Amino acid sequence: MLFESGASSALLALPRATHATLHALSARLPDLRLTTSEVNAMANLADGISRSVGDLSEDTGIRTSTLTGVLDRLERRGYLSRELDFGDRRSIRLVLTASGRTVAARVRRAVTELEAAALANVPADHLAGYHAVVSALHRVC
Amino acid sequence: MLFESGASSALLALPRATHATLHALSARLPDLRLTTSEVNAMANLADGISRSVGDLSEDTGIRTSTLTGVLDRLERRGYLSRELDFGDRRSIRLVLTASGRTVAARVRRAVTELEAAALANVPADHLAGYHAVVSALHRVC
DNA sequence: TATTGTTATACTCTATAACTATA
DNA sequence: TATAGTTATAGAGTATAACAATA
Repeated sequence: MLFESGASSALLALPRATHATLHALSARLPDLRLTTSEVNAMANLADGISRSVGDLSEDTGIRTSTLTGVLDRLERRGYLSRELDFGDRRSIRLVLTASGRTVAARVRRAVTELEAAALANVPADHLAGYHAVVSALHRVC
Repeated sequence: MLFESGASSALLALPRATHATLHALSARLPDLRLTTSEVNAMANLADGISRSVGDLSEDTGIRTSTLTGVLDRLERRGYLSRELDFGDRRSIRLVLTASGRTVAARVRRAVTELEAAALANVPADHLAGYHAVVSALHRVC
């Protein structure tokens, strides 16, 4: 039994686009020398809201055991600090430093610019459909 | 300057959903013991159309230097063969074997089932919007 | 007992560039 | 001179399970 081309699968379109976009972002900020995972983490942290490792894992799709290494590098560069969570002392709060906020803002701006360029001629209802489908795919997993 | 939450970015939603869906697929087929990249490759090869390494790289978003290793493992398992392309002898054609077709069909069926479950209550125009946005994001990179 | 985050191991993926063969 | 695919290396990401501290 054969199946139709992968190109038409909503699910298989995800990794294609993910690889391309994260790579493009990393390449747009060559002086920052961030890997795709570091770009992903910084872009999500850019909202300035402190969060736990588990929360960032859900935001980024990066496993916590992988995040440990990613966060180690970002911390070593002085972009973030791990602070105690006094509400739950098993947990920690990830907080951007001043230079981390600067870097995160650049990353986030690159994300915004890339999106704006890509979606310039895409109508709003298409974007709404997009978010509905991505959420649905994510939710079922 | 702070940015809105990553949750609302079309671009940042991609890696989140990609990790979740590929991982769910791999976990749904535990006896196959395929990595997410192997799942990605097999799902794309499942249409039975032979293609070059470069083509599969574009289909999957996996770099050709990474694909070499992925294809080595799939070939070693007897799922595919590398055949000469007589039209361009620098290139090769990736062709599924009989057992490779069986495995690819299972992978593709899992993809289809997951998609069907996720998108059961998603209207067709949302799906059209989704494909338009994913393509636009991919194209700009 | 369950959860948060880290550690450990072995394996897989990535970036980059060099390399072979062919075009 | 350019392209298809492989190789090589070092570093980054993954699965998995064990672990300490806390809940």
